[in-house]
Amino acid sequence: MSVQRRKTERPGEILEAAFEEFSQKGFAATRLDDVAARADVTKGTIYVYFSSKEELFETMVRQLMAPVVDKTGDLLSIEAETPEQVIRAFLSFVYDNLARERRTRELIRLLLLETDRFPILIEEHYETFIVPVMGKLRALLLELQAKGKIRSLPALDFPELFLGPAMSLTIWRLMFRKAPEIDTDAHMEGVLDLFLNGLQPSVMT
Amino acid sequence: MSVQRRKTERPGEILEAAFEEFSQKGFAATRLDDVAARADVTKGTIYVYFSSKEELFETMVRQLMAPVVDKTGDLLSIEAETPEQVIRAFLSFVYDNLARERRTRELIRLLLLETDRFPILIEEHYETFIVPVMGKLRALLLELQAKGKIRSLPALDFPELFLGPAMSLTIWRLMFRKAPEIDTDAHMEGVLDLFLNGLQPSVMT
Amino acid sequence: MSVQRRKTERPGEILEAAFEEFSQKGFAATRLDDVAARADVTKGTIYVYFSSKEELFETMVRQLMAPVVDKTGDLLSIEAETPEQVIRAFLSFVYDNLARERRTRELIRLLLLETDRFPILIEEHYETFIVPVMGKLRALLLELQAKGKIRSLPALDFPELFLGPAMSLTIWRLMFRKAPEIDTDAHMEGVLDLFLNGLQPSVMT
Amino acid sequence: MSVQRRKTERPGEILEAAFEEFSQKGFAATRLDDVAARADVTKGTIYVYFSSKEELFETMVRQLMAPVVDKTGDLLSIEAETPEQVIRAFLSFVYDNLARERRTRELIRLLLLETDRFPILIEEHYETFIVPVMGKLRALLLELQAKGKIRSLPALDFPELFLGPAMSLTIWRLMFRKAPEIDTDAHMEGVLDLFLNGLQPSVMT
DNA sequence: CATGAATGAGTGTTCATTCAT
DNA sequence: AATGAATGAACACTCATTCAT
Repeated sequence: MSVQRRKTERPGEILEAAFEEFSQKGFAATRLDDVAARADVTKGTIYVYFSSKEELFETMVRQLMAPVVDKTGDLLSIEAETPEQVIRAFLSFVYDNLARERRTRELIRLLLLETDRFPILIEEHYETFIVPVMGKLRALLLELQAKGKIRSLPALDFPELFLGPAMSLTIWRLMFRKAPEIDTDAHMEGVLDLFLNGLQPSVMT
Repeated sequence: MSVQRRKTERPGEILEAAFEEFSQKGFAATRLDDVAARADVTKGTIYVYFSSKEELFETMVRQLMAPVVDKTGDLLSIEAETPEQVIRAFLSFVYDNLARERRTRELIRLLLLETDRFPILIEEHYETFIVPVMGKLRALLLELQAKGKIRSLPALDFPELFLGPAMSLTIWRLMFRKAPEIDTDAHMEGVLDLFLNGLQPSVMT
Repeated sequence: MSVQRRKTERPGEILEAAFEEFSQKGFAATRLDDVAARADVTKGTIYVYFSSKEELFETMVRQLMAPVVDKTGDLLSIEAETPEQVIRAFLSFVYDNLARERRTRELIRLLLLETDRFPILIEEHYETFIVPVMGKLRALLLELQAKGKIRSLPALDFPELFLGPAMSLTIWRLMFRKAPEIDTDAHMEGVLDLFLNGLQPSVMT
Repeated sequence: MSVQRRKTERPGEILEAAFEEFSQKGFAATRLDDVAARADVTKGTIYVYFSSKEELFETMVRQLMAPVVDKTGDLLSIEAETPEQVIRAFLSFVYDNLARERRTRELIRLLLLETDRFPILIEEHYETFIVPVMGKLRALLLELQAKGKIRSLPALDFPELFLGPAMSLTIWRLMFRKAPEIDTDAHMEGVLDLFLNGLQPSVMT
């Protein structure tokens, strides 16, 4: 039975191995030999499940993308109560999925890297994920503004700006592996505070 | 004479071609044949000036890095007058060099991509550029805070946070080439405003 | 079944082809394409069995060396009866393995040629083959001398001198391919006679 | 003047450098860059004096061969007095030129190595040097035999046999560089004694 | 399904040779 | 004569892909 189970799990094991290899070396520099070795199968076996290196890559990306995309439902159903609620919800989502999750982080790098080779993957992601999420954020902010709960400010035209710090932290971690660690929660709280209040000295004073 | 001049310019032409090819395809997928063809020389000529593909890559990165690093001098001599001056100076620097400059933008991608293959390049960059710039920004913010010109806020512990939006915009542009264009100046002004004032409704109220 | 058998024989066929090519052209001038063509496989196949041109060469040398080294056992168990028996045994060995065997002959040339590139091969050969064989010959000659069966002569200090003619004949054949053929048996008998009796006119006279 | 002289000496310096490089690495593995560097000229300069790598090699071989060939005159004018005189004269010649002279020794190796690439060099050498010298030796031995000064022995049919030990010693030194040194004079005297008297026990019998 | 031997197109690198200066 | 930049044909080695078992 365990052998039977293994057989069923083969494709998943290969995808898992593919992720590790691809994210370490990029598409071109990854050898299917290494993927096979890591998945504990032979190179030929990969071709039983995937028709080419390209297909293996695409399948792996889509598989890793799926859970993140699934979670967007939560985001899209948020209501505009207070600025903090809204901003916190979006920040949490991005920090959780980009900054904290190693896999998503590496996936970002991979996509950034293979922008030219797999433009479809990027476009899909953009349409099915980025556009609706950014649209929702923008709508919420405008609603808050209409309610007088936030200023009318130019930044409302650039909703992806609010995700900048998390994205930036992700890139930071990808590049400077030996830089001092940054506490993700503290970073997020700092961003939240900055976004809500800016740098200005306490008005009361 | 024109031939003579060409000779002197060869290495530069090769580096230029190398940048275009490497940034389009990444290190591993770039063929020296293509670099040579783009530089209008033969493959052998590359080896007259560079001892290997690796060395060509490193030399190219360092050459593109140099002007950016050179400009840091200006940043490091800034004095802490008003919050706006300080934040604007740093934002301008990052927007100019990362978001606006295609070459630096592509360079970032390349480094992100080849993090494992050329760790030294990253470390060098980190030590000679990131650490001093971030240190200076933090010092300025603390000074402003000491002078009562800004709040004491948690974000002061994460100076690189202030560069996040520009970095994020850069990544955005690298990934989503077909997304609607974003006006760089307006983006920067929006960020400046957000950082200085936050989302809170007009203080007047 | 025949295909199956071929698979098993592949490495041997490649080694055989490698010997022919290497011995004709030397290490540097031999192209793996030619080795592959001669073995009726593609270049890639060579790398299935050997990790580099160097390893292919070394393996081939060791494989050809092995049978010769194996035969030394016979030599090392000889007893010192008469001078003729002893000298004949050693001469036979060297003539059989060096002068008569084309493969060993070419191997000698190859090693002579690649002395600098593969010093280990030479050293191994020297330690495991030359030293014991020469030691044995010297011991036998000294024993014969002690028994009064041969003179006490300076040549006893240079046992490898007794192999000189066979070695020399080998070199001769390697170099002067178009020189008149020399009858190996007659040559050996001539040497035996010379070594046993010298040039001196019959003492009886 | 010294510069002028240098110019005149250029070809000789290049040939000298060529010998060192060729003899160390063989024809195929020698790079003209290295020859040029050793001769302290640039690669282009080699082509001022030699039209190709092949021609450089051939010229170098012939130049090194010349002095040896010149000396054969002495040998060819010897008269058949005593066996010792004859054998000693020939042994001395071979020991001096092969065993003792590093350059001739290396030359032998080079020719052995490039037998296929430069068959003409070998043939020339064979015709102009080997044939007459061996012919002379054979004639002298036959004359001595006719005079009853040596036995009628089969070895007379293989005159090159008498050069075997020196040739063998040369090969020995080429191959086993780390083997204990052998005293050339003692070796030659041992050979002379062996050839003249054989192994037979003192004439007491 | 799984294997792994075999393939062959492709790529980085070398190096003899040329030639404008 | 001498240079050295430039060439381009070769060559060792790699690796995605195939396929008989």
